[in-house]
Amino acid sequence: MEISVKDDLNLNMIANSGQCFRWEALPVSQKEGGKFRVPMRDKCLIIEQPSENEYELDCSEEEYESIWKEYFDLNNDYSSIRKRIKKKDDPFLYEAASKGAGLRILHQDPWETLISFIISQNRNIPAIKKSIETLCGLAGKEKKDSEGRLYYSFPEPEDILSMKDEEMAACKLGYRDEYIMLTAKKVAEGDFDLNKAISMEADEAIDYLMTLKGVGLKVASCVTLFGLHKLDAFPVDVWIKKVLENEYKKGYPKEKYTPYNGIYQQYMFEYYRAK
DNA sequence: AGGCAGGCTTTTA
DNA sequence: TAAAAGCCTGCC
Repeated sequence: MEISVKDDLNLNMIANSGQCFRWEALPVSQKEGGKFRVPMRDKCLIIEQPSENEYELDCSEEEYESIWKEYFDLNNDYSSIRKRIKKKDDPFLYEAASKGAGLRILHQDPWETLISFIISQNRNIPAIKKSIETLCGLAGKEKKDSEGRLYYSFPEPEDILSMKDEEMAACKLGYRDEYIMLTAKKVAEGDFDLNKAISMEADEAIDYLMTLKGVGLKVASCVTLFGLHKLDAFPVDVWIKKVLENEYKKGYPKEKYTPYNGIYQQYMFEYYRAK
C-alpha cells in the first residue's frame, strides 16, 4: 500500500539515528529516500520512498493502521513540534531541529529496546549492531520477508535463557552478558514486568527500569524514550553532556520543553554527533 | 548520604 | 591508543 506523509519522515536519517539497530538497507535503484526492511516483534515491513512525500509499504491497510502507523509515530506532528522552538529564544536548538527535520522517535518494542540499550553501553553504533545481529541469528526465529529474503526475529527472554555459553560469547557482549542474562531471567519469571512500565510516567518508568542490574540512568532513559515512547524522557549520553557543557553553560531549560524533551534531545544528539 | 575513581569486554577510528 | 548512546563496586 501507499501512504503520503507531508514532512518529517526521512528513512535514511532515522536508520542512522542510533535509536534502532536492526533496520536493514535494501538494494535500491536510484530511490532518493532509500529502502529498508524494518523488523518488529513477529512482523517486518519493507518500506521505500519512491518520490517526495510518498512511501510504499508491503503491508495491508489494516496492518498499517494497527502497527506501523504507531511504530513511526505518525499521529504526532513533528513539523509543528519543531516550530515550537523560537530562533531568538534558543538559537542552538533551533538550528539542531532545522537540521533534524525528518527524524522521528520510533515506537519500538520495549523488550527489544531494553536489551539493545543494555548492549549499547560504552560502545559505538557499528559494534552494537554487530552484537545484536549475532544474538538474533543465534537465538531468534528464522523468518522470510515478502521478497523472500531471510532474517531473524529478536529473541524472547526464554530464547536468551536457553543460549549456550559459547553462543553468548559469540555475541561479543563482554561484561554485559551477565546483565542480559539476569534481565532475561527476571522478565521470563515475571519478576520484572515491562507492561507495568508502559502505564507509568516517564520518571517513574526510569526508576523502575533502573532496578535492573546493568541499567543506569542513561540506558533507562533511552528505553523509556524509544521503547515506551514517553517523549519527555531526556537521555544524557556523552554527546548530550558535551552539548550541555558547551552550549548551555547557564543551564538547559528542560521544563520549558515538556512534554517533548526526548524529541529535542534527538535533534541535538544528531546535530552534535555530525559535527 | 551522595560523589568519585577505577575497572570492565570488545570494537572502531 | 583513545574513545565508544555507561554501569557497578568500593571507598571516602
